[in-house]
Amino acid sequence: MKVEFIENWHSQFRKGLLPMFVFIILEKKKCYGYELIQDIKVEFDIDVGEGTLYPLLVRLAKEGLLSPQWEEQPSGIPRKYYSISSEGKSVLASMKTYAGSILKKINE
Amino acid sequence: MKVEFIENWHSQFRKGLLPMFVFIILEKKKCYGYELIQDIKVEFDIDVGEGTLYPLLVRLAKEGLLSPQWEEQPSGIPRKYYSISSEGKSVLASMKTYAGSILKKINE
DNA sequence: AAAAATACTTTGCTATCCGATGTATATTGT
DNA sequence: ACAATATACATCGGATAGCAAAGTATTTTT
Repeated sequence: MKVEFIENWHSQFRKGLLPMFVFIILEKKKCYGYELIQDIKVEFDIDVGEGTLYPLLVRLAKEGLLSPQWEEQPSGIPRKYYSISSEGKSVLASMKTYAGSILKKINE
Repeated sequence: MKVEFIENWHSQFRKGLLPMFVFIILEKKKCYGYELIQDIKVEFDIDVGEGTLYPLLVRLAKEGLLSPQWEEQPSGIPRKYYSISSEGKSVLASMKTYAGSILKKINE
């Protein structure tokens, strides 16, 4: 039953949703990339590759929507924490409104 | 307020939704491309370019999800009507389920 | 007769996902 | 002790698909 098509569609759908998922999680708490990959899996049941997420975080930071900050660990590899900026918050709000209005129409 | 970013995001978001919009409309009645562009505008308030929709219809037909059929008109240019196949219907059902689950999570 | 609307197609540009590969450190198993 | 795995970040190339623009052709409107 067109499993390939559906899988590809999921990937396309993610393209639009991923930034929103990132914002939603970062609204609750700041995270580092590796952590986000796991959180997205738990919260949204979606497997995001590192080659997808890291460049996305860099893009969002470049846009001023996320604020990155390196943090040395008492033990282990340093982590690059991201928190959502005030501009990121307003973007998220507008995303939620738009996505909500569209997705509602689907269920009508 | 990052209008560019939001607009680009809208486009990315649509990428995932567009096939679903097409299926939803074709579930009610068969349509030709030019008509679909207008219906999508009315139903979902989204402007789809011809360069977006026509290749999409060809792809969906190639996947066996839509059935195309040329129809000569008593007057005017011939139209290529598309109707949703049974396989297309089951794909749409799985899309709706997935999109619905995502919408729920956004609103939590 | 010119312009606009209808109707489909193709081309080039761009964004972004994703698997693979690379770098480096820390922890766990045997 | 040492190999394997986990943690953590980054980059590259191939593939997908939206979108503006340009192309073809017919019909309707001005």
